Amino acid sequence: MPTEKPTRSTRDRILDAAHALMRTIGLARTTTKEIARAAGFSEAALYKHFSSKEELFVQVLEERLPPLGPLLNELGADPGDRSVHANLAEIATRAALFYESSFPIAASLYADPTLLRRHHRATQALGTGPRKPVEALARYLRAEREAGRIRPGADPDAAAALLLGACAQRAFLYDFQGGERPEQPLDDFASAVARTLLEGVG
Amino acid sequence: MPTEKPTRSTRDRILDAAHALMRTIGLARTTTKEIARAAGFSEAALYKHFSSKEELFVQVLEERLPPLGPLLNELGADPGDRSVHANLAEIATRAALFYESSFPIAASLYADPTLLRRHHRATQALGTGPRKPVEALARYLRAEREAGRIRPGADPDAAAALLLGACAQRAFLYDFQGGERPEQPLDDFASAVARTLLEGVG
DNA sequence: TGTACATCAGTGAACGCGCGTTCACTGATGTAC
DNA sequence: TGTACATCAGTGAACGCGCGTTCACTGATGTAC
Repeated sequence: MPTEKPTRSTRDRILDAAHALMRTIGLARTTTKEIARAAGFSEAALYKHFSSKEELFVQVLEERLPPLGPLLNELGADPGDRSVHANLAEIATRAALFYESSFPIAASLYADPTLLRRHHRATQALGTGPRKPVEALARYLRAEREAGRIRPGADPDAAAALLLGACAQRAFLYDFQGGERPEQPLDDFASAVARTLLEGVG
Repeated sequence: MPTEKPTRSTRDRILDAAHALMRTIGLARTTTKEIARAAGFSEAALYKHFSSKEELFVQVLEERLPPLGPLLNELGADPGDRSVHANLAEIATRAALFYESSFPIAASLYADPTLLRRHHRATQALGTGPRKPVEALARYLRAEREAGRIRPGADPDAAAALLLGACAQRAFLYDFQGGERPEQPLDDFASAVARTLLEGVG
């Protein structure tokens, strides 16, 4: 019988603690001392698993930020039998939740361009990155267009930029005002932007 | 004759230096020593004009971030005689440029929630903030709807969220990839999203 | 089973450094008479 | 105009603190025979 792993590894606990702190007190105040305290280890323990604090941060970004790719790839591959509006509203809902959970950390990288660039390179190497959701949604829309469920003249890239941009901006504004809930419920928001994107305003 | 001011004041030069550093090396690496060096004064001089480094940052945010309100308020007040598409494309262009110039700094605030909250309160007191552009654009769209230039059933709030969200996300993605120019020229982007928003994809 | 040794995750305490901040000061400018 | 003093922007040098990091170590676990 192979060795069981009944408890999370030290490494995992350190990553979890760092991730939680980055979300709550922010990148700037997430010190090695705080991470160690939250994880229940000594500061020295961090250096058994990561060569530096920056390396630890990079690993948090790589291993703890939620993956959106899979979700949207599904939709891109299979238009399904629901209405386009229902599909778009669901995409908007999921995207908004995704951005809400990853935005504060992603945004905080702009405080340290060195770290931002390292993360950018790492995501590139992994074939992911913030552009992927937009590309996946554009792919889905192209499939719908070929299936004749949206206008032949529709621009999938512009539409994808609009829909996901609205979701990302919602997350930005939501976090900006210190976590006060937005007045508009998420489902209403998702349905409204999906409908407006479909029908147009003109 | 009142005293001339042939050169920028020390205070202004400090704010300019801090602003430039925040844009280039990032909030995290913008230290009092670097600000003083860039401004051409001693570190002690900073404390003649600002009570602390955090206070200095808050003032940079209040006095150096570009104002978008005026621009959009104009459009909100006067629909003008150009086509709705031309108006929306111009708004998108200006908004994209605005976000490009302010996004890196705004985003970096997420690294320090204390600073973010202070800035949020300050903008609220000033009656500005990142929500204003969206509100102004929604107002403009309402005016166009009353003028009969867009559909009676159109949703101005959703449309505003879509258009400005796309512009903000473009800035985010642009900066994320370390300043590599986006493949799509700004004018093309602005025209495409304006058109898609007007015509819809359905 | 017992003994001797190797390995290795994790620690307590210390390290040097760079940070934000303060202090006593200088020297230029203004003001009173 | 000259002298004495006040004001005030800006400085050089130092301060203490908290940071990231390292070090010699401990004690538990595994392995050889």
